[in-house]
Formats: sequence, structure tokens, C-alpha cells
Amino acid sequence: MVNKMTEKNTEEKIIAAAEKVFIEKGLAGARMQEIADEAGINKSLLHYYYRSKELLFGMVFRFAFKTFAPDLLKAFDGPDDFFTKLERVVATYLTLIEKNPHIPGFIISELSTNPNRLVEIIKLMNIDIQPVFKAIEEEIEKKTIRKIEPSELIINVLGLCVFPIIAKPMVETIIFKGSESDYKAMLEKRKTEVAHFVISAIKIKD
Amino acid sequence: MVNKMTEKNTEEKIIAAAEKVFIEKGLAGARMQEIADEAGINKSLLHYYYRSKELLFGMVFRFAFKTFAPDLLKAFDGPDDFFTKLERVVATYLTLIEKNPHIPGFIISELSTNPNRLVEIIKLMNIDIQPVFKAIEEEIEKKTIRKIEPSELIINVLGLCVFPIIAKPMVETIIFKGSESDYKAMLEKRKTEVAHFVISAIKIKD
DNA sequence: GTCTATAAGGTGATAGAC
DNA sequence: GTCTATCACCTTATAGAC
Repeated sequence: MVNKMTEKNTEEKIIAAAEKVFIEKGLAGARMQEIADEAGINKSLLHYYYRSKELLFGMVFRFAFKTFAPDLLKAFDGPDDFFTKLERVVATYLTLIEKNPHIPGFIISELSTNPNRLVEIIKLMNIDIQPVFKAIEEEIEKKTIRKIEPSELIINVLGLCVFPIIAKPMVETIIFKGSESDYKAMLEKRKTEVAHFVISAIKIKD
Repeated sequence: MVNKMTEKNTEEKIIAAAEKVFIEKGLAGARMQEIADEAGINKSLLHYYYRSKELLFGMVFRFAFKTFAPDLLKAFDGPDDFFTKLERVVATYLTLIEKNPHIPGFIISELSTNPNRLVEIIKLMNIDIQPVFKAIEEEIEKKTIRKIEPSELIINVLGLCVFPIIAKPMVETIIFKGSESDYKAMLEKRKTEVAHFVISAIKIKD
């Protein structure tokens, strides 16, 4: 505890640098030299701490995955009614993504080139979406929402949150004619509008 | 016209091989040697036809982009009513994606690492979504659909179509417990369900 | 722990024979 | 047009001094 809190030791510097470079360039596009430069250290020190590029990448990937997977499920706990929870989930998730906009694309992209990376992680984290399935089925039974496959609803909410972020260049260029401020305004608006859209699609009014 | 139609000349073999390898591995991950092997030719012949890896990649990227961008807009023409058109757009687009499932992720992924690749393509193709904007605004005026930002509706439809495809490993593993047949059944169902979901969210009943 | 130097193999690209 | 041989450089990884 001699260092000030803002100072990082070498290991932390490496992790921070690796996150930045891997998430930006991907596994194949990243260079160990660039990570070393970013961390302000020598290249061979990377191999002293983490034996290989693959191992270093593994750490970054697992960290990135953990950052995004569980928060979404946790947000579905609590005593509130289903629609309130849905609104909270979307707002929370979109805020989280907004702060780390490159992570969803990074995960999806690296998972496509190497799908079996996911299997080990799933075991490691034991993610379980059954509670969310159950919550949706209960609402259908209570007739607060129309009959819909829980998996479909989950995929729709995820897609509506994630797509505008990972497709930023296309959305910004084609739909907003290159205006980044319009793009950002759209993201901000979606924090309430996505839930609004989904609720319009499933809510049964009485 | 001496060759049978199933036979490919060298240039076609190169393009086919380059598509396969680039779309699977990305620009950084692809190897010229692998493309040559895939095409059944020598590596230096690649450079004879296309001067560099970057130029070869450019051809593949533009081809991939053209395959996916315009069909979506064309499908919005026609004399049918808005909801019928929406159903047709979604079904057409999802069928197209189903046949080339790796292309959307490829485009999005490569666009993230190099956004200015899009600028030249846009000029080359002059994509214009204004007609779709206008069609949506007309429906709002006619009060067949509720007030909604046209950009929001377009983004939602795109996201609902594209997300389950590009996030396949995650969706299949976490939501369908690794069952590919369940995953495929979901995709098939979405050809009607996505439009159904969207229409539920925006249609004004009278 | 951190550095310099260098190995060992890959990678895009070219020269030149046929 | 197509091949073999090869260059020049890059990239990961290790050896060894401090």
C-alpha cells in the first residue's frame, strides 16, 4: 500500500494495455509489441508475466465476458413488476454498454472465429438463464403479457440493445448520414425507448 | 464457352477461395497461403491477379456488402400495404442471411476495425434509405402505426434480424443449451415472428 | 523484475524460368 | 498464366545480462 491508488503495478499495466489492444484489434490483429508500448514496458516482460499471446488473450476475453454476461441476469431480480424490471434491465445494460462500447463486438467477433472458447467459460461461470425464462412464463400465465416463447423475447431484447452498438459504423453512416451526435442521441433515447417498444409488443391491456 | 458451367477459371476460383477464407478469418486472420490452397493454386498467382492482400480483401468486402445492403431496400418497394411489405422484407432478409450466415458478422467486424472502408463503398453504391423513412412517416400520418422515429424502427428491424445470426455461438450455447437444431428452429420461426413482434409494437388497432 | 539481443519461424510480395 | 525459389520483413518467443 505504498503506491498511490492511481498508480498501477506492471501486471495491472499489462492487463489494461492488453484489454485496449485486443478489444480494438482482435486476437489476430493485435501485436504483442503494441501491447508492450501501450503498457510502457518491454515486450519480453509480457512473456514473463503471461507465457504466450494466447494466454494473455484468454485473460482479457474472460474479463470482457464476465463484465457483460452476469449484470444482465442480476438486473432481473427484485420485487418490482415485470415491466419495471424490463425497463431497468434495458437502461442498466445500455448504460453499461455505452461505457464499454467495443466489448460486445469483441466478444461476438472472437466467439465466431473460435466458438469453443465459450464452453470453458460457461463452465467457469455457470450462467443460468432459467430464472428469466421462468419470470417470463409466469407473466404469460398471469396474462399480463401475450403468449411468446421466452427465448424469443430474450433474444429480441438483447438484439435491440446490442445491435446499434456493434453496427455503429453502418448505423451512423447510412442512417444518420455520418452525424455522430445524432447517433449518440439515438443511443441515449434507446435507454427508455427499447423497453417501451418491447412492452408495446407484448403487454396485454385490460 | 468451352468450359462446362460448373468449371471455374482461375480468377473465379481465387474469388471463391478469398471469400471463404476472409469471411471466416477476417482480414488480419486470413493467410494468403490458405487462400491459395483453398483455390488449389500457387500463392504467387494470387499476386498476379490481385496485387496485394489488401486489394483482394477489398473485392471480397465490396461483394459481401453489396449482397446484403440493397436487397433490404428494394424489398420495401411495391404496391402492398405497409405491414405486408414489412413481413416480406423480414422474411426475404432472413432467408438471405440464412444462406450466407457469416456475412453480416464479417461486415460488422471489419467495419469496426476500419470504419472508413464504408465511406468509399457508400459513394460507389449510393445507398439511400430516404424512401423507407418516407414510407414510415406516411404510415404515421395515416395513423396505421403509432408515432415512432423512422430511424428507430429501421434499427429495431435490422437488429431483430441480424443479432441472432451474428451472436449464434452465444445464443446457441446459453439460450439453447448447445442444441443446434433448437437454434435453427428459432431462426426459421423468426421469419414470421420478427414481423409479428414489430407489428404488435407499432400497429394502431381501430 | 526488467532489460537487450537474438533465435526460429511465419508472411506478403517479387524475380525469373517455363 | 503458372510455377519454383527467394527476399525482406515481421512476429512470437526465449536466453542471458543486470
